[in-house]
Amino acid sequence: MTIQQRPMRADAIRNRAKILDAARAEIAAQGPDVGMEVIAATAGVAVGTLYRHFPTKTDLVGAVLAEYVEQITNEAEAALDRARSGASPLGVIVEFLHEVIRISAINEAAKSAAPALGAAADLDESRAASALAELIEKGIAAGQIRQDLTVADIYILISAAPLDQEEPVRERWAALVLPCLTADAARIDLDEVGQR
Amino acid sequence: MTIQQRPMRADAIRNRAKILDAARAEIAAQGPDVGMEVIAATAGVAVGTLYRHFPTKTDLVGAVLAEYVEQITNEAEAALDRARSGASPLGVIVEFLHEVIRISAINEAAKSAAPALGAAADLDESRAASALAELIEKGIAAGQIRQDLTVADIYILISAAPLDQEEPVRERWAALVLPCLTADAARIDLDEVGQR
Amino acid sequence: MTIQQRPMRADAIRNRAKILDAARAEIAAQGPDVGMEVIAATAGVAVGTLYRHFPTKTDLVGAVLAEYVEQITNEAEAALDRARSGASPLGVIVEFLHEVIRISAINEAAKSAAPALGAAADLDESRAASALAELIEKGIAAGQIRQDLTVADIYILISAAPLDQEEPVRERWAALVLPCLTADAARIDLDEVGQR
Amino acid sequence: MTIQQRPMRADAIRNRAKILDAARAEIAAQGPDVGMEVIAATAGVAVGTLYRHFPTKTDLVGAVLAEYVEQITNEAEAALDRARSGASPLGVIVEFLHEVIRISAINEAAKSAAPALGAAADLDESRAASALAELIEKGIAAGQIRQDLTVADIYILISAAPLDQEEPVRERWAALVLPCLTADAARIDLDEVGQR
DNA sequence: CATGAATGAGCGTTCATTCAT
DNA sequence: AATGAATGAACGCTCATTCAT
Repeated sequence: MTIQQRPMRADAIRNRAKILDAARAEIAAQGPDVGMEVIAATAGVAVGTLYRHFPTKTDLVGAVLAEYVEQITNEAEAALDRARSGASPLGVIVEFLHEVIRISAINEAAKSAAPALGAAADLDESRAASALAELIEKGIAAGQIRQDLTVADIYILISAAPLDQEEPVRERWAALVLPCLTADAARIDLDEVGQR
Repeated sequence: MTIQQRPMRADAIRNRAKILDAARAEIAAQGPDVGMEVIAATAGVAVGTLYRHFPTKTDLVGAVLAEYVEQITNEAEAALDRARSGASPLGVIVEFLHEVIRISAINEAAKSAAPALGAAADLDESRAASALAELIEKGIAAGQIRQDLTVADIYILISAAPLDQEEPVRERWAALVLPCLTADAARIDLDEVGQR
Repeated sequence: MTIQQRPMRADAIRNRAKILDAARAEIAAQGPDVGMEVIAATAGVAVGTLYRHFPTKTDLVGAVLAEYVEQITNEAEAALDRARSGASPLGVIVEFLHEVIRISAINEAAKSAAPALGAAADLDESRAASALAELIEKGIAAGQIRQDLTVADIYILISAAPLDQEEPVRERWAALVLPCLTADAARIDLDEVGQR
Repeated sequence: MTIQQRPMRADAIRNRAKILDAARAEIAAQGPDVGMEVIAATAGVAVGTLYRHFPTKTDLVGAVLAEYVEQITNEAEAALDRARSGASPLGVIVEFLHEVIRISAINEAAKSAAPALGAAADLDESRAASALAELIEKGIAAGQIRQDLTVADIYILISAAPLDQEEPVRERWAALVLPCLTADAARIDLDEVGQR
């Protein structure tokens, strides 16, 4: 991902990083409609430089998203490593989801911009998916995680987290929703409870 | 919100309705960046007329959102009525949330447009809030709903529903998340489960 | 060509004309790469107005060209009328070509811009073509015009006139080239002359 | 024009040639608006190198034009040589013009780009002019060429050739126009023919 | 009042040219 | 020298909003 055909010049690498930082920050701050000039100015470069690195706005947003996907993937793999080292699968998954929410909040704007621009943040088929699959398997084996839970479910929950909200709201959301992942939660029957 | 200072002329009322319909439809279909001219054309009026009714785009989106809030409110009050008539509070709340997800999906585009435009869909302080408060109270009294559940929690869940996803995804989300509202869910302790 | 679905507003008609005038003048003066803003400024309107009348630069150049084609067509038909009224076909054709050169010089820049922009100035199939065909026929019948002359030949000569040159140059060109249309010219054999 | 103050380094000469080749090819293929980067890429050098040899685009186009002028000049002098060796002056001039049309067609794009860029392809005062002058003189002396023909006339015809057209069109143009150079053509009086 | 033409700031993008490496 | 990254003015075009008809 960071490997180039020919090694980039040091200043070009620096500029690329500055641009990505600026894009992430400005898109998060002002929404996906920030002008390219604004991003360039924030990065301290001229528009032309921005366009040399990212030929279209879609490419730029895509790159921000790719970084985000990369982070999630890293978190997933780190979580799997911890589980393999003996940590509780459920605990690890919960930690992972907390971390994902934290990371995602920052990228919220980029994520919402993506569809409109045709850029896609596909986690599927990725390393993240296989790490999560193994994590879930371990959790089910340990009797902690509900047996019907899938990687897709995790994605549903992530994509539905209230990322645009303040931290306390996100915490409360996690407190309400995360127990749903457990084997215990699977035993709750809404209809039956409704009769009581 | 729909009350005017002076009674509007019949055709003006009709135009306002046509414009709102067009706005809802076009924003849902094409996203929040549809041009005002497109909305006007769909409504069968000229831009000038559109601007007479809604001085800025923000106002128009705000009105679409207000309609949506109105719908939610109606659903909440209808739900409360059913509960007052003896229906299970939990069942009624679950039905309400399903209905809200259905309605919200349609308005998803408008909702996502709102922040960028400075329009807000505030449910707080509304009739919806008091209806929901009473519903939750009844559910807690019946031992069905977790005791710490608040109206704010309901708003958190609604605002975090995966509205931009296909129906089956929304169903799965509901199946995972709604049990979290129950008193049984409140008894799940993630840390404790993690030790097992 | 100037007929609209609904009658345009008086000021819109005036603006359209001002824009076409400005476009013709600026393209002629500065070449086809004049900015749209420059043309708009010359016309005394804002760019938006220009774009309301001509959605793309291609359309604008196309319209300038269409005017030009219209003028040529009118000249051709006027020439035919004179010939039908008894004027010498050759004389009429020569006058027509002189007039065309005069008109074309003004539109030279637009013509050269056209291909690059994908706009086409097609004279073929037009009223001009049939008028010219009849003119040539009359000239041949009168023994004035070379028997193998076609409408295509006229177009070749027109498209090859040194329009970007000063008036005296264009006059000299006409003096050199126009005799070639005559029956007498057809009798000149370059090879035979070369032997003398 | 190709002479340098100090002898260029061998690779510099090679680069200059590669750049000119690329410029000629790209301008012919894509029109005069090809980017400098494209030309540089085609030449296999970086833009910086291109700019070392040709400080502005105008200079580059001017150089392409100069090459073209050089070719024409060579043709003119070769033609004169043939006439001096006893070939028919008219035949030689006709051949020369055919050759010029062939060469010019290739450089058409460069030529049309020139005015917009302020580069000029001046044939006047050149060796070509004196060669042509002598050729015309010989032709007049032989009674083949019209007595009032000047070098300027040749330039007018060249500059008015339909170079942007397909080969058959150019052939037909030559067939129509070249006889005009003859002494016989000078005897055609349009007015008189018009009376017949 | 409705209409729709006019406005003009702003956008994404390009490209001749400069300059650090 | 050669390289290619950086510059930034300019371009074609859009669209929320205003205003003459």
